Amino acid sequence: MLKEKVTSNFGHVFESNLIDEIVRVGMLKKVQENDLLLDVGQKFDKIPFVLSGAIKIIREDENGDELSLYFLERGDTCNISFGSGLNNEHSKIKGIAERDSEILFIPLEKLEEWMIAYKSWRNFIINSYNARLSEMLEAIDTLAFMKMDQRLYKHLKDKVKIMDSAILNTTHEQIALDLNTSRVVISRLLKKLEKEHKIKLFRNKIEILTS
DNA sequence: ACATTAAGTGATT
DNA sequence: AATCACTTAATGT
Repeated sequence: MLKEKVTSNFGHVFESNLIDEIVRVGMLKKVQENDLLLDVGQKFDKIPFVLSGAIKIIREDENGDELSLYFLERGDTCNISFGSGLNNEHSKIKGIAERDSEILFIPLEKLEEWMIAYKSWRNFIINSYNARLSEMLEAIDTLAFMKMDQRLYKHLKDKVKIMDSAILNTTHEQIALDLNTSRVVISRLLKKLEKEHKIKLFRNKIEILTS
């Protein structure tokens, strides 16, 4: 059963020997929405692979100010973890389950082993770094070049994609946290979007209109 | 009925 | 775009 899940997510990238090994050493963990998976300052001895759901990756400073960077989706892995994991560093980011998810944890030692043993593994890691770097660039771009109203609308659309639903169950406060701004600002901008018929507002709920 | 939490809004910086 | 200060609305106990 675990094997099917791994195969359906990674079957096209890994040879079957490697899949067998992943299934053998991997620990499957089901997490619920809003579960904290990885906190700032934490050390890791295992690396997460997202089999289903989505994980929100957050940057957090000393004061606890937060900013959402990007999401990990099925088939993704957090390579910041093994970059710093291999160097025995502490985490500089925080990961929270954006929705109910299944995560497969792989012990860190295996990763090094597989780097040497499997070509498909090396490719996967490199591609993964590449994908994550692109997402970081995107995050920087929106941060640097977009005004708050655009950032907000983008954030909503991103969430719609991640949640696979046009209806988001969230609060203005939560969005403000994600974008590192104040609730009042979000409320105003959301109101503006509603007047432009881009969204509909409810309590604890936002519907994003397409068309 | 009362308290708490979410959301709306004018005025100011 | 942020903050203050307050109002209104929805929900929980």
